[in-house]
Amino acid sequence: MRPGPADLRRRMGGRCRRWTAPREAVLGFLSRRPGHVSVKDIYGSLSGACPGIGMTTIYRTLGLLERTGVIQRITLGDGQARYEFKPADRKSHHHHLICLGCGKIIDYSDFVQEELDLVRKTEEALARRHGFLILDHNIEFLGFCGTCRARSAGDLPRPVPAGVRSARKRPGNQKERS
Amino acid sequence: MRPGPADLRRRMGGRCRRWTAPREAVLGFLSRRPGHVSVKDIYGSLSGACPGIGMTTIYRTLGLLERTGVIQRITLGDGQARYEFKPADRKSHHHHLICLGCGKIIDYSDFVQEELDLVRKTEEALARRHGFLILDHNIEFLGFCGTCRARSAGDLPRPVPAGVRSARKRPGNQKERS
DNA sequence: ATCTTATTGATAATGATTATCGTTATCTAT
DNA sequence: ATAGATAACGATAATCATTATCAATAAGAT
Ligand SMILES: [Mn+2]
Ligand SMILES: [Mn+2]
Ligand SMILES: [Zn+2]
Ligand SMILES: [Zn+2]
Repeated sequence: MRPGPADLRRRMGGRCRRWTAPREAVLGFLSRRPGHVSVKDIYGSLSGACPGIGMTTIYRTLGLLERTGVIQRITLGDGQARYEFKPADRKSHHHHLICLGCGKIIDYSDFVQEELDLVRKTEEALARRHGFLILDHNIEFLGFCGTCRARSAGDLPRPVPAGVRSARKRPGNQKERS
Repeated sequence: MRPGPADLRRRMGGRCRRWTAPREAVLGFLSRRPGHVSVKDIYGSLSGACPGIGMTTIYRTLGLLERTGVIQRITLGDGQARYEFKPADRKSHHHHLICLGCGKIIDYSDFVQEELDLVRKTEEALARRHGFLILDHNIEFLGFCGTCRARSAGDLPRPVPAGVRSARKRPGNQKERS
């Protein structure tokens, strides 16, 4: 069962002086939409719950929630932050597969249970050795996608294919996300 | 022994069409200053090696080097990217342990057996599922170091988790983190 | 109901990164 | 060595996410 308004507010404890509609709306939205949500996602989805809410308020509220520890901010490196409601169990987490040839990024989340166990063990070992409290991780694999692999015939992009000079424009661009 | 100009250029292979002074300067600087370097660090340190170099060229070169796999980009979430040279030898391979409180980054290479298994198995699965040729990976764990953990031991209104995101708020004294 | 002031939101400002575009200089082929 | 094609450069303007201001609003206490 998902937490109701009263639960959410209670979870904020005494960390804020006034509980307002915008705060209720932002936290409520995040709590019922787990995943990696951008500020624009939130802004675009709050016309019903809190009409007229401003971007500034969303940013401020996210900061508050993050400091309180109710949500977590994740930076993918694409220039905009994502936020995620922090329940006890981790869900809807994904890693990245990045093509060095065309820059395409694939989000994959079909983990094996085995993989999750291994991550946990690593976390424990690191916590023990370095005295860290580990909260999250980022994992990305780099390589070449099928298209780029076929184009370069097993080799990495050559400067000039030794004869052809017109073709060979770099396809897609490096900031996609799927 | 650190790599000389010829080594650096060779390592770029045929992945760029022309080898220029700015590229030599940027890659050379990164190769002899291992660590986690910001764009401004590079810009400010290249007056000798390449006078008059422009920010634009630095950004473009860093993109090229990253796509080639010679350097690695690290996004702390404080609004500016950091870069790190990746030595050619396998021995110096390491992962990152990042403190969300003070921004400190720990390079660790004392992997547990589970971590090596995780990497190998995941690579196989991803190659099969998505048709990728996987060449490398970046793994980072996020959390709080011992110092920061002790500091935030209290549970009441902490005005600031003092960290990565507020680093920009103090334009006066930019403390170098490493 | 009144008062205090925490919070809001329209707006301007900041700062990192990217797009333009005319100029420069690297590389290849004479 | 020379010349030509054009990859790469760099000054500048443009984007884009995030912050700072500040007058107006409304939550919570009395
Ligand atoms: Mn993830
Ligand atoms: Mn490192
Ligand atoms: Zn590709
Ligand atoms: Zn710390």
